Amino acid sequence: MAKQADSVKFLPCGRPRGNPVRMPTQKQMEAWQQQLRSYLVSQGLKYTDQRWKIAELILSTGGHLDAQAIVDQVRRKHSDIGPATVYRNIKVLCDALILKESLTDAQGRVVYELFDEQHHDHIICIDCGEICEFHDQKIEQLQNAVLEKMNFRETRHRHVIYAHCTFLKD
Amino acid sequence: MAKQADSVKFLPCGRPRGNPVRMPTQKQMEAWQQQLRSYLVSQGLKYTDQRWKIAELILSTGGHLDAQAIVDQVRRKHSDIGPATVYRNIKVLCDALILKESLTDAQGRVVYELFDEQHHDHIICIDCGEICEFHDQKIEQLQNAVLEKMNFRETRHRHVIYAHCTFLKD
DNA sequence: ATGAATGCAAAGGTTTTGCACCCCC
DNA sequence: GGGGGTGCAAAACCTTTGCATTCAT
Repeated sequence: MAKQADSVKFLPCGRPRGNPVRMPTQKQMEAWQQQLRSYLVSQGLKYTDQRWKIAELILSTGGHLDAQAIVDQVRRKHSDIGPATVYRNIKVLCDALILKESLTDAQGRVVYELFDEQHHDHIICIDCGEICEFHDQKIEQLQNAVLEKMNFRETRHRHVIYAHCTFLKD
Repeated sequence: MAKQADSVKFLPCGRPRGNPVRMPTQKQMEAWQQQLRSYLVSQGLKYTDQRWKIAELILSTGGHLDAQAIVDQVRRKHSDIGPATVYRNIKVLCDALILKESLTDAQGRVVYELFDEQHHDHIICIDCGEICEFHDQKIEQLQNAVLEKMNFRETRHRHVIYAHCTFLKD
């Protein structure tokens, strides 16, 4: 997949390149495709080529894309699919629990990620845009305590830390 | 300030009305005005009536407004000030450390708040929009530990919990 | 066949920009 | 007087919507 020219080991900020983006296996892709089909049938909606192409593209990147990035990538690979279709289908994919809204990046854009993941929070590097995930059970517990004390019932939260990599020697 | 008709005690969701929005004192307003003046001078920028009117309006509400709300409120009180001026000045006020970007609401809009506050995180009620603040030293500590372990240096974070009030009996 | 999906283009909404004029220092 | 500021309108962006057409079932 990655061409030689792409396989630089370090990002400009010094961080080793890449989230280990687990490229989904053929099996996973088929499972998602099946999930989409089932959802569509259950809702009286239709399976179309465009729908799957859009889903496929997002899924194969491992997520962490904003709407604009999705539109751009789709346009690049499938110039015959219009933005309207992409936007309409991002919604469908969210409804189908294949995609979900995740964090908001430093520019205020909503980033989508694969639904099929356990809850986690994010650290986003201000320099290179790298998005790392973390999960801390203690933080979650303390959070719940705060909510209870303040008379709220949580639906979801976004805990995003904007930071700099410290790989650079400065 | 509040008319009789406004002083309903409970919001539609059952939560007692209102953040206790500490209406700033005359003294505080003057301090902010001074701060703005100093900043402007230091940057070779100019103090104008519009600038202060915009600042005054935001400051007197206690913050927690998004750009659109600021534009609307300014238009209502000062119909001669255009949106462009408001947008330009929101930036100036942020640069002057009078205002800062705070949380992102459930609709993805950036909410601004007064800079002059100690760090805190937010719980926002999905039903009534009420924004509550919380601060938990333990959560902050755990967060820092996570960052260190993952080789990041934090600049800021947004910890927003989207929740429902539990004041309603359901 | 029938209702949903698509592509296009137009409309919407928000924020930014260009420019002539104005005003603070 | 000069450079920044303002208002207006136009442009830029992103996203949604209307509609005729195509397509899945």
